[in-house]
Amino acid sequence: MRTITIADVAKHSNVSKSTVSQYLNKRYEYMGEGTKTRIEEAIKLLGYRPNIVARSLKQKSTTTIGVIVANILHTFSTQVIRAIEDICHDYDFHTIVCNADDDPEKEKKYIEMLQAKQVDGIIIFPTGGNVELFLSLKENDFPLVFMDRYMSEVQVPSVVLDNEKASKLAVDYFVDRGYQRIGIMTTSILENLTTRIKRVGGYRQALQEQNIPINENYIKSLELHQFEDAMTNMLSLKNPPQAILAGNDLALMEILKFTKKKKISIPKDLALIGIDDVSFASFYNPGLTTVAQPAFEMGKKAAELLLNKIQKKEEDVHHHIYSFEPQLIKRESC
Amino acid sequence: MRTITIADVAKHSNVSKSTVSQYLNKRYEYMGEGTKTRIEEAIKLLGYRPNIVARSLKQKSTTTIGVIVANILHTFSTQVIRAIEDICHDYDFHTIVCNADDDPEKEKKYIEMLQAKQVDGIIIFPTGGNVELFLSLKENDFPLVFMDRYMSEVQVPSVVLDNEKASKLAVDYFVDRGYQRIGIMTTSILENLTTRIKRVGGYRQALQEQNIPINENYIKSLELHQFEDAMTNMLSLKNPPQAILAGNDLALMEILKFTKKKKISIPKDLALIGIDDVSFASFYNPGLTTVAQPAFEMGKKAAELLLNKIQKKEEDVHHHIYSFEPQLIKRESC
DNA sequence: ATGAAAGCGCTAACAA
DNA sequence: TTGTTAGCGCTTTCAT
Repeated sequence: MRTITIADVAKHSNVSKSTVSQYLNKRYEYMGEGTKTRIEEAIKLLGYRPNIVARSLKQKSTTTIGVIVANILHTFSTQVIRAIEDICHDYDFHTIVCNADDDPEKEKKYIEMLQAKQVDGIIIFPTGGNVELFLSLKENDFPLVFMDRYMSEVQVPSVVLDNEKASKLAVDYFVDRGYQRIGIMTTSILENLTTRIKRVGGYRQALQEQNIPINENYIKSLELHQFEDAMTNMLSLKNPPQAILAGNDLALMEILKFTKKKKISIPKDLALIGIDDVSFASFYNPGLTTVAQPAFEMGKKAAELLLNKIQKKEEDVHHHIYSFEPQLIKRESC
Repeated sequence: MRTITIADVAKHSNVSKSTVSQYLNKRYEYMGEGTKTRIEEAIKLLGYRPNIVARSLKQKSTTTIGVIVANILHTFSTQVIRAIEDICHDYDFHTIVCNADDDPEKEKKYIEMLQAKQVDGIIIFPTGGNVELFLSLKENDFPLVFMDRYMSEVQVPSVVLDNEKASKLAVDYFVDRGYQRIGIMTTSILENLTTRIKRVGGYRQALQEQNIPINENYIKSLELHQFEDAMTNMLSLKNPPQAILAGNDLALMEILKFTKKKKISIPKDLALIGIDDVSFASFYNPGLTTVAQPAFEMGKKAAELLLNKIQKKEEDVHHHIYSFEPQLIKRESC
């Protein structure tokens, strides 16, 4: 498949390469009608398609952004990705998605790869492990937006859930429904993830405000494969929790596997609320009460912040953290 | 952020650009130790990163492939995407994912965009609507692999499930469990999708082999929003189906929403099997019997076919359809 | 209203 | 063992 270039089109329409280039970039101002149609025809005739790589090299812009998610297995990540892609599509931008697996090394590798590919900016769920790298990106004014988590050491526009409120909504609802012994289970791979910290923090604070003593045995931050043992232990305490807040979708699923296996009835034996609105929440038996994140809105915001920055419309000077409201969706599990 | 080029590195290490290029491409054969370390140091010192765009322009290869899925909402699509990304990662290739929404127009647009971006090949879930385009791609020897569906008009390596067998597994299992009035519900957007045709075909054939008469009222191919009405109708027939095969994950979820809403008990009032192993199958109440597709294997195969073709290792001359085995996973819903 | 020419950052003959 | 040179396909002054 010999590549057809602008030069071929130029030859076929008896104009110079620059004129064709003008045409391609829709600068018709000073262009004769005849030239225009001749170019048009030549393009169709030859089946010419502009080479974006060459254009990118010249223009130093690829109209492509990178998205690095922490863990693609979370529903939330995929929802955010779709929102970002939607917005990018509106702006005629493209997206390269990478999954850092919550590993700072991989994160670094992907950032470098994306830069080598000359992406115009990056939206990232930061692991928190590459402070230096992010500082230098910021230093160089490289367009960057954080999603889901922020890094206090790095002042970059960050789109996050109001995680404290998310926990509070759940705890308050549990208490409303008469539950007092309330636990929380979150997943843990990395220390110092703002998301988890805030969710657990919000949980503690909500309990305090309700004048319920905090029982450290009810607070678990574990790998998924440890959930089964942990739940077995928790539920065999003399005063086992009556209700559990699942910190995210994967935690919720792990809990559901356990309750099914052990024939624990929800909410009779154990009430449940999950953060993240999982696909099956509405038709699970029993229906699952969840705290939904406005994932689409958040992805949209992140994309807009980044694209505006790329197109020099700045505006991100004042704010640094864009916090979104969680929403409690009541169903039978609580 | 002034870009640092190979020329800067060359200057700092007192060699020519080509020598630096040799170094970058690990052609150390004829390179003096001193030169090598000087270049190494200059690179580190300057924080040089090769510009992949420039390299791609020169080499006429972007080490990037495109993946166009029919509908990103299907679990199967996301599983396949992950597999493809995994394999690409091993080969140092990158991936651009597009969602054609089962719309031939969008499909065409994405193919053209990916070609403009100079991807080295495409894996696609074809809508079936762009025969001409695919023929011309094949004509031009552009690396192409079909996934999930094939087009009899276009001889391109195709990775598919043995869809007839998938239905047969389900029907036979229903019959084993004593069900005779068995329905099938699939989603429909496009006509002539090989996947749906084969699933319905396999269902019919399996019934015939079991000497069960085929009732056309039990066979529905509909948009998701029509499922509720269709089910209401079906279940109010004088002889309503006792069991339903859901043609894919979205169909299954629609059915589950309905049964929950109408308090229809599974499997007592209605037995259920779904094609596609949904995340919640194991811990749903009741556990859902499913026919799982080996999504990871299939994605892997597609990626390998494509990458081998790109790297001229051909080998795809004989086979054109790579058919994978579905697997019945038995749980309480049937 | 259109064209000539330089150059984006890199690679690959070919020379030296 | 290393350097010179000519592009890859496009955009963009600056002439004309």
